[in-house]
Amino acid sequence: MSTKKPSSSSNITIRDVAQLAGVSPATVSKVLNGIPYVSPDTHARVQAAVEQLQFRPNSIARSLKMSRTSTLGLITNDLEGVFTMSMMRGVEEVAAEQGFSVFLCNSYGEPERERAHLQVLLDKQIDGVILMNGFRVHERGAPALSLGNMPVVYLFQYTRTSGIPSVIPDDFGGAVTGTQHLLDCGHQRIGVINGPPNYEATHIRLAGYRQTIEAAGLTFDPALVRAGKWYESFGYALTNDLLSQAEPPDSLFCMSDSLAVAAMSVVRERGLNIPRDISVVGFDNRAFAGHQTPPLTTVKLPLVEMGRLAGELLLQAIKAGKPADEIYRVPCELIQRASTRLMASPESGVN
Amino acid sequence: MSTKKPSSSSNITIRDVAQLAGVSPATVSKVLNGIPYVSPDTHARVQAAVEQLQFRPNSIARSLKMSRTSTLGLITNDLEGVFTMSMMRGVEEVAAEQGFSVFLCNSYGEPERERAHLQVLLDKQIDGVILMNGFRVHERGAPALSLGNMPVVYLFQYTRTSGIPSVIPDDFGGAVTGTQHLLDCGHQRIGVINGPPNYEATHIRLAGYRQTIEAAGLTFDPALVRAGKWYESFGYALTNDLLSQAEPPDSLFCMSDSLAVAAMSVVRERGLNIPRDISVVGFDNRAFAGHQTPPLTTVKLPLVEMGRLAGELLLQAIKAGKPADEIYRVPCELIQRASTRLMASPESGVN
DNA sequence: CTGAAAGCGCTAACAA
DNA sequence: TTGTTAGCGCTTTCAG
Repeated sequence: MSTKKPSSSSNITIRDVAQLAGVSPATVSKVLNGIPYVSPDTHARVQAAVEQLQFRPNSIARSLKMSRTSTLGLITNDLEGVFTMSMMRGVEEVAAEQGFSVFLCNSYGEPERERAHLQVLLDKQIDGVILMNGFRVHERGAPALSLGNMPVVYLFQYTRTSGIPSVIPDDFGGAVTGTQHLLDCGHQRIGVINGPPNYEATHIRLAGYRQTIEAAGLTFDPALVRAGKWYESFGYALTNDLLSQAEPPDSLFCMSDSLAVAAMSVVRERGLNIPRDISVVGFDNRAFAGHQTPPLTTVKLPLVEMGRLAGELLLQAIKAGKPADEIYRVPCELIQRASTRLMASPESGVN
Repeated sequence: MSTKKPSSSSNITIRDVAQLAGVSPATVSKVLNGIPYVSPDTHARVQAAVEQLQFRPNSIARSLKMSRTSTLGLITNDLEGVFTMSMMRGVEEVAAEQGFSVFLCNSYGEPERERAHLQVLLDKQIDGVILMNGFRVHERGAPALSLGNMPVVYLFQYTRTSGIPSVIPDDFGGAVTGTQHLLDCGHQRIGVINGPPNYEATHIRLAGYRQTIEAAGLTFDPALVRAGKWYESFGYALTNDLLSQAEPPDSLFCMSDSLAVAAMSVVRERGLNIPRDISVVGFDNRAFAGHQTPPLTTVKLPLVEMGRLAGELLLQAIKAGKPADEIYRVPCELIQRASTRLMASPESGVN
């Protein structure tokens, strides 16, 4: 009894092609791999044979010989994280473009699982691996398993000590962009609804906000800032609180779209119009941002782009040697919708 | 010049182990694969050598020999679909449990890309593949490429003609559950906010609703039903319209959580209390459902479970031969939260 | 320009 | 119980 299951891919090998074309297997291999010094004539005969037999080279055999698998690993700590999918899409996209497949692994944030997955991936001879955080930019140490000289890239997390290239969003720049936009709209008292203190983004975005308003000659006023958690249910109280003070803000920069949705709802309940009476800017550019009434202006987290960059860095490392082990900060673009209104510039405005 | 890049996994082979243990490679292979008839003594020596050398078998070589890769393919038409992640998690979970890795591929719904991915996966000798729809249960035809006898499972999509096992949610049963719950709460006029007609779920869920109220002796009233699209922005007008009629419904069954969120907001704006004045039930059990005020009672789409089942069916087919090519409908459970209130049963109630 | 030969690391008869 | 042998399907010197 043969234990070999009938492979679904046809069982024709390079020898069959060689035989049909009347050449040696070595020659077939050469035309398959585009190695020069093959006469046009043989080249054509081989190609015809390949065609006729519908031959597909067995990439396992090739991998065994070459020690390359054209395969990447992608390990995430949270497969259901809010930001996971888009980054994954970016990674998958570049990988597919360059003929690579990607293994998907979920570590649930447990080092032991990360180790186990890395071990399997190492056994399967993948060419490189991306370690991705699904919901929070964070500094972390080395991979849970020593990877020898296999290329690694960190995504949505970073390290300063392990010599691993890292791709993260430019939260600071994003906050600057959002704040500047509100400033450009003519606002002077920009309120902030922020996330929890155990997220780096919370602090970095606030810093970006602060620097921008100060650069505009305004004074940073802690009374305009509230912080809680990222999701909607926290936005209601925070916004109500912020708007209840004597000198309420004239605009709101919410550091997540979920918070912005809550904020808009509170603003509406108070009988104010967005953007006439008050502008609202979000952060993230989640799918629902464009479906709000009015559609939410927001600072976009460049997730797909980040995934792509991580993939590109990894492939580059695989093909050409280690890329600079820097921290790559991808810019966050402002997505302008209807929850803010650009005022006429002073020069062109009505006097 | 060697083109062989220094493999990150150590280069020790089964021969090194054999040598150190003073046995033949074949013997090492036997203990590695748990084949009996190896003396306890040699077994121990081999294991010691494996340990000492930190030996890890090269799974590429093993795959070449055995024509099995312990690898699955997962192709989705929408990597960023709302339901994609959870199903993926289920698949990844069972795969990892059984020592399989999964290749992730995005076809963007284009047959040409599906074909290309399948081709690559076939070349890489995967053991089986799951074709998953990321956002909509739909009937579809055969895979874009003939897969020979490689096992396939459809997930969140199905076929009646291609002999492929399919896993989908029991939308009908879910609608029955949700409706029955509202009935149990004592409601008599259950309004429905539904999705667009080009989704099968729209019709199936409505049918489930209808059958349930009719089974309870009530008459199906089209005036209680509204339909638009799945997402929030459509929920406002639909709900307002529904509540504005002469005899408004006493409860709302929204066929998506997004619609339910909109409905709740409208209800609140009209000064009604949930659940005192009106109950609201959603569908899907999205992450945000539990964060609403009040937390939303909803019918859960069993996405992780479906992913797991699809994975299990596939692995079973790989290991033991094709499973019955049926359509597996996974039940939708009611997640009871605070937007509905179970009334005391008639018997035990105050007279 | 082409082919013969060796071997990637492993498993599976078959013999001993 | 163990070892010898013969490949899996491919690539790559190296000789012709």
